[in-house]
Amino acid sequence: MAKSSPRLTKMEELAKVAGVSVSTVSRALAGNPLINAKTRARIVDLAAKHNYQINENARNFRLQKTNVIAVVLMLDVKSEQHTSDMFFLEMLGAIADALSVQNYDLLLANSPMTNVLDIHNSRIFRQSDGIVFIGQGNQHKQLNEFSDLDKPMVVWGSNLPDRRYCTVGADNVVGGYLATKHLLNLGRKDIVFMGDINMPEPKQRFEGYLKALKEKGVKFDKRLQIDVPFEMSHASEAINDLLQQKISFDGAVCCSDLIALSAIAALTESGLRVPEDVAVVGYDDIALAGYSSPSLTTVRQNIVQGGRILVQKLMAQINGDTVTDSVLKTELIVRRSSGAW
Amino acid sequence: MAKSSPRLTKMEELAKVAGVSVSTVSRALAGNPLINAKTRARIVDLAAKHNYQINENARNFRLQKTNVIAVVLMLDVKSEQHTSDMFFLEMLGAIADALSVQNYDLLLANSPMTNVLDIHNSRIFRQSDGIVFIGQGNQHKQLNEFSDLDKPMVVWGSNLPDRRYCTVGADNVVGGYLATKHLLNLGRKDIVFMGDINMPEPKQRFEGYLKALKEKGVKFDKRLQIDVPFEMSHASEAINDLLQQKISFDGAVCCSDLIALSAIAALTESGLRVPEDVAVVGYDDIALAGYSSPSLTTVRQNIVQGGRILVQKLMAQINGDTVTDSVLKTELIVRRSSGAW
DNA sequence: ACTAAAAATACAAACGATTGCATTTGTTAT
DNA sequence: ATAACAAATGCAATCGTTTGTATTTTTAGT
Repeated sequence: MAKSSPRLTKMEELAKVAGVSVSTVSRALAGNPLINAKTRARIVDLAAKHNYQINENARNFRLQKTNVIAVVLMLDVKSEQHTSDMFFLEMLGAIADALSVQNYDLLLANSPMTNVLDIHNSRIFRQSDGIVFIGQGNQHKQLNEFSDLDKPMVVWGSNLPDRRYCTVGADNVVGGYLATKHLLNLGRKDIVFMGDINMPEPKQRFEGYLKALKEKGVKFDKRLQIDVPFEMSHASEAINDLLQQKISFDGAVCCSDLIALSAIAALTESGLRVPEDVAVVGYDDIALAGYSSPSLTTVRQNIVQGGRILVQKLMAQINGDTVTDSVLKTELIVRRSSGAW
Repeated sequence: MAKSSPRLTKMEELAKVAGVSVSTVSRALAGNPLINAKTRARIVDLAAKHNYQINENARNFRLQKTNVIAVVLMLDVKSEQHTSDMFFLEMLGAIADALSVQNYDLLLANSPMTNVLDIHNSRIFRQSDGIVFIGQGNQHKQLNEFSDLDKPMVVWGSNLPDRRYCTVGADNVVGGYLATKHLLNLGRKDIVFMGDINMPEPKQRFEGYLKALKEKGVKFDKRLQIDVPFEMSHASEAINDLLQQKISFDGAVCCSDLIALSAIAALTESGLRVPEDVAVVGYDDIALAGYSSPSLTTVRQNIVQGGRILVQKLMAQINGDTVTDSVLKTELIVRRSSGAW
């Protein structure tokens, strides 16, 4: 092992020890074919040996790019609690992983976005090469306008009509369908749908729900659809309401695992057994789902795959390609307890 | 309103319309007192009117700084599941908020860190002005070495002996003490402690647990301390083990809310009532805690305050100040159900 | 009015990389 | 050996700021 030399911080220094010009070093490290293979190898070795690390600041400045992509969590502004926080974190992790493979970093935009268009004048916009929106909130229209700014962007969410931006998302219609059908196959007839159908994703899941009912010839009772906002407390309340009104039901399709868990808690508290009296299906398959008791039957969105595809689509756009939407397969995870067996 | 002029992208252009030199513009925008107040005001107005935004890339390059701080989640590499994911996300949010006030951005380092020292050669290191480590994992020694690199850093965690880095954390001893004392005051005697005391924070909580027992003259039964790794499934298993071994207990202090919830599920499943038969106290006060049923009595760490202080300490270091550790107050949130009343 | 000092502004050199173009070196065919 | 061409390398401008120093303008004191 060579003695650890003082760390080289500039190309100029590396060029000197290599006995070549700065431009040659630059090209060599960039793998530019103009440079003789042997020279390139020598320079690369020297760089490693002297622990030279390129100054990304200078590089980005020169190239007018950032090597950073921003992630905007489209948290619902109204609610303090955030949907399925776990979902966000897992997605964040998946995206960060996919990005690091591409040598990109992740910039987190956290401030609740009243209006997506505000981003235009924020550092999020200027200091990133592209933006990933996680969720659409209720800002479909603003996202459309935003896409006119020609900033590379991609949205995790549902493929709403008339969208002008690229989306990647799970198949919510199928998800709702699978969950509902599962319960129907178990002989349940009065199935509650818990989710705010004013939001894009729950709306599509609800479509799937209706489709499954129709297929089985089960009539839809509209008292069984409940606009649960994403705060979980409301899920318990909603269940209690139903019970109080003596509206009977024997199944529940919930738009997140947290809602499901909250519903289960409320049911159990009222002396009902899950799944004997009421079978419940969740959505997301967050870690908690498998470990809770009763363990939760749920619809899984492949988050890791989702993150990877989001990044891939974004990179394509950054490289000037046009991209198409992507709908991920969605699957039902049947566990023994909550959703019956 | 003036007609929206074409957006100015360089100081040079702004200087031209203002009829001054670039350096004057630079100083004016920076609030440098060398510039006449009237001139400054005029330039600032013009900048706003022409929608001029400074090129941060150029600025950072020139100033040799990034205006970014990196956050490293010290996830346990061994376990797939991550402690209290919610805790991480909430902390992440709190830090991002605190940073955005200072006009800093947050870079997320997600890759599981086998060895913190690897960061030295990563972009995380070079592309940030400072680093926040969330948690210590079991890398206390490496963190100490890392601190010798003189990179501004701050660690959320416990104030371990011989540390050479700045920590901010909740008072884990007090937390464990409060939780235990609460149960003792309710007349419980056989209290399980669920948490891996090989990890820094659970270890300190365990100290508090012992202290509370001692104060009340309750003898510690070491079969009641269980090294629950952070996967929740183990919490259920651990409870079932205890039950099977006929080791009786009437209370449980858990090192995270998720562990607590998992324990409650296992207990309920075994036909035990919570809190009548076994009172349970959690840790963290994640959102789920309040909404679950039975709602969870838990020890709250003030995450928002924690994030703010972490950022504040880091900024101080970046400005060359030396900083001291900070221990946040920790409080017990008593809810009616799980932990008795 | 004139000078000295203070205040305000302009000039120009960095910061560290990339890249079009000029130049040198190497190869091949005559 | 030399022309002609290709391959490899070097030169120098450039990206948009900041800031030490030089210069101009203003102010004040006589």
